[in-house]
Amino acid sequence: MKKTFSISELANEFNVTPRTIRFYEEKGYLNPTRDGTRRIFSSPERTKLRLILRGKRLGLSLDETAELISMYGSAQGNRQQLEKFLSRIAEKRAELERRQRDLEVTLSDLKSVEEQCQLALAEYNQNVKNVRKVS
Amino acid sequence: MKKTFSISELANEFNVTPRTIRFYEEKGYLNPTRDGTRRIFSSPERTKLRLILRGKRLGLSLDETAELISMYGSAQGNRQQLEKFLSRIAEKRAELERRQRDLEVTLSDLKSVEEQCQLALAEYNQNVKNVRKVS
DNA sequence: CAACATCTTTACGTTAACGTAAACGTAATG
DNA sequence: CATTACGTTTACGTTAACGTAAAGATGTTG
Repeated sequence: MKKTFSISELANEFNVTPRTIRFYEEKGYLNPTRDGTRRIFSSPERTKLRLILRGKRLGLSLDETAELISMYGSAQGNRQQLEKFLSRIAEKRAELERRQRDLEVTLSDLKSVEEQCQLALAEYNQNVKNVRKVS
Repeated sequence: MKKTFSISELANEFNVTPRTIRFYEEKGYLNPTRDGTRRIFSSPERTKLRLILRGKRLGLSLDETAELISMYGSAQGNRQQLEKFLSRIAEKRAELERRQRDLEVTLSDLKSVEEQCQLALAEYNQNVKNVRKVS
């Protein structure tokens, strides 16, 4: 349970280059503190990076991911703000749920191809058995 | 159940520009036939486009999507080819299943933010009730 | 037959998300 | 104390996935 992290520690942990992390800071998606000139990442900053990379795996743009992350913090404001916020959340949810359905269809397609393949392989093995019986 | 489609028909149906479709052909992801100089898309070609756009929504690159699509057709070859093919399928599956897990985590995070938000809104409404009682 | 509508090719432009390289500080280590 | 490890900034390069614009062919309609 370390308190802080260097750039290369995070780079190693998440399997990205330091350049990537510096790029995220440059664009404002990360805000490490400094020890002199060196970047120091707190646990929350590390978490941000983890969320960014998760978003990336989902195929989200950095901006989209940042919007998501910014939502995680805050359920505050007046009634109007809350309602607007809720509708933005609903949009995001709808989008992500569509992705979910797309993913399921794709995976089920892939699985059926896999089964066809395994059937074909089973036939080969069957032939081997027959050859053995004959010989 | 039309047999063939023009470029703008498909563009309208799938809400992309003709340029996008031409680009996919240029890169070899689509192979429409021609009537003179004009592109003609058969139903299978239209399906290909649909799969490409699904892959895009999943955040896959065109190359990744094309690899997926190429898998759908063929469970043939000799034993070695089948085994190699099966392992490629397994890789793809693992990757997609990871996405699935990432998606679920993200969605559940989002849902909990949504609930917090609705709680906060409920409080506002509660206050309105109290004000009414008093007045 | 003139004016759209729809299509074509060619070619240069654009954005996101980094990669790569140069040139330089600092600190620990053999 | 020289080298090795790790960090910094600056800046130009790269790739994918189209956008945009120009210039022209073809067909159809008032």
